Amino acid sequence: MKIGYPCINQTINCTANSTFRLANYSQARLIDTVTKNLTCLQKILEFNIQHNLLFFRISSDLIPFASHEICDFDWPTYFKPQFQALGQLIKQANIRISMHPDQFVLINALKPEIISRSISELEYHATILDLLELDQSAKIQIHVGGAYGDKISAMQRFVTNYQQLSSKIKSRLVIEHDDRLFSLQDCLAIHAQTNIPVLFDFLHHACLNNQETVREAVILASKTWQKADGVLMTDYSSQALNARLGKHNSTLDPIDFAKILTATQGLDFDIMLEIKDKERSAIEALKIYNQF
DNA sequence: AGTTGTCAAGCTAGT
DNA sequence: ACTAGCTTGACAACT
Repeated sequence: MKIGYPCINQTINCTANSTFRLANYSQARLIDTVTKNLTCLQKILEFNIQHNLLFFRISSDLIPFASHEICDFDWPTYFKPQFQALGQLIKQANIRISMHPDQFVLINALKPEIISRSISELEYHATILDLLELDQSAKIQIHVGGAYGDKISAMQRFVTNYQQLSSKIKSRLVIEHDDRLFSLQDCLAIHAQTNIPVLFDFLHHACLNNQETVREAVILASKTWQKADGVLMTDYSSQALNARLGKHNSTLDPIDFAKILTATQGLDFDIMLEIKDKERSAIEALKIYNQF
């Protein structure tokens, strides 16, 4: 099991998700920002290797405005050497990589322009993983999307639109069930029609489920991952106390985490700690895991 | 130097 | 009808 955290490291003073305002866009600004981001990404990865955190989510902001029409700069060619070097580092240390485009990526949208913008954004994410020369186990996770008042149609639209995606995207795309709309079972139904792997989220499952136990759910999700996809990816957070259902905790709850480990003992998966204090909780989680 | 409104993009649920 | 929340974090204009 590999343990990791998403996008941001709070220990080292370096971020790989610097951006700027669209109004200030220029090629020089883009090159400057991306150079900084790639340098910091390397430092973060080196930190992770030192601490044996071998699962990492790369920020979608690595290349600001990459999928926006304003960007006509051939950044993949320009930064190819840097990406290759980073890819080497990742592969040598055997780090698992994921990316998570934000809520604007909806391949089941009703408006064609939202779908086409979403595809551009997915293309951008896939390009990063391709430039790193990572195999098909490096994934891009999205949710099923909106329900638009008709869940069944929304799921069907996902299936139809998914089938039209390029293999560059399809080979990396996975779906994650969410905490109020599309359950694990909904995602499994989509998997049955598309073969898309299903990423498992412990907190979402606690919020919305069909009475499977955690262990049963992890096994079901695992089966959607083929050998080339790598082992199941999971997201983990615990419920914040006295907050809205689904709200992430600000620091690791060691008791809850140990409970999850007990429930899933003997199963193989990678786990991403979606917790506010990032690498601190990931390091803590690794300690608990090593005592198991 | 510190504070704070705002940022490319969308949907849902609660008010 | 409006807006907080979603991985919210970071930019940039203003004190």
